[in-house]
Amino acid sequence: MSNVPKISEAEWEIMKVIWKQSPLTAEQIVLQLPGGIEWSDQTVRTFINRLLKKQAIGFEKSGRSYLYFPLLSEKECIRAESQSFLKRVFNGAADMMVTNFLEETDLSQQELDKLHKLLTEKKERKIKERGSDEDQSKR
Amino acid sequence: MSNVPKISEAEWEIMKVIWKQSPLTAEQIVLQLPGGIEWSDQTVRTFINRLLKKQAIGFEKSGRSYLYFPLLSEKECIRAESQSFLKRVFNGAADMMVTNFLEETDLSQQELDKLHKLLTEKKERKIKERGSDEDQSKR
DNA sequence: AATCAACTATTACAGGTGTAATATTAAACC
DNA sequence: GGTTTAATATTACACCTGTAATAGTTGATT
Repeated sequence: MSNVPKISEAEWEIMKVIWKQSPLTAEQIVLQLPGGIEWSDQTVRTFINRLLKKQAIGFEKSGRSYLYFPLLSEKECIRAESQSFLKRVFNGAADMMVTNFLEETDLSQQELDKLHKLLTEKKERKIKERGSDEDQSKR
Repeated sequence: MSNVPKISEAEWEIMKVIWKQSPLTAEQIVLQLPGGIEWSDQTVRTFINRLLKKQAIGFEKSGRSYLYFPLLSEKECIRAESQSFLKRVFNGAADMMVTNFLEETDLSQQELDKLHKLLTEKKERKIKERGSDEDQSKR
């Protein structure tokens, strides 16, 4: 399923811009890059080309320039990257990962609240599932 | 603070072995690698050398061979790698990261429970903090 | 002391990355 | 239609990675 190519750190920045809004010209992409990033136009175009080669994005001609748009969804890229990270660092144990993040990160009360609520929900859904869905073979 | 060098995917596997137990000879490291990995001895030794060059590990002579041990702790490497991942994929928003993981991963009831408990604790500690530590300038 | 065996160190090589400069193409203007 | 101009495409280059092969060293053996 979904064979997502490896997206490098710099390429991720481009993808994030394109996901937020598309299609965009190369120039617009340069302009939309977050403040801290200081790449020359040519550098950005190199990354765009590499993303084209990887088929992470596509384009359509529009007059003199191209309009670029994503071919991979943000969701599937996040998924792939997360899996890779999880495997590399935590041997795939998602709960350890989450535990570690909760311990290491100083989240605000609002954030903690939101997560707490989410977990309560998850837990309840899980119990319901367990109750009504006797059939384990679906997993 | 803690300037952790970039540890590649393959190098992480070596580090994980060394963290679990050290010091180890190169041969022992090869033997301790998890089942799925099929690297030649020389390949492993290359990774070991690169980790030495990066000063992620050190060694002491022991007869004919070296005994390797970590110079970087697992904690700080996990920290660095997590920060990098968080920044690349979630623009640094730890709560979004956790939310995403909770939604995407099918955790067991035990795991959900443990996390729920941890969050409850965190929340309470936070409230206490807020109560006793009026001084915001420390942040 | 010479040799062997086992380690470590050096070298190799192709593909990915960060960071552009230069070349080419094609639209736009005169 | 030729020239300018602005975009894209190609090329560059050093360092990182995965994956080893080969060379060099040194403790052990005879």
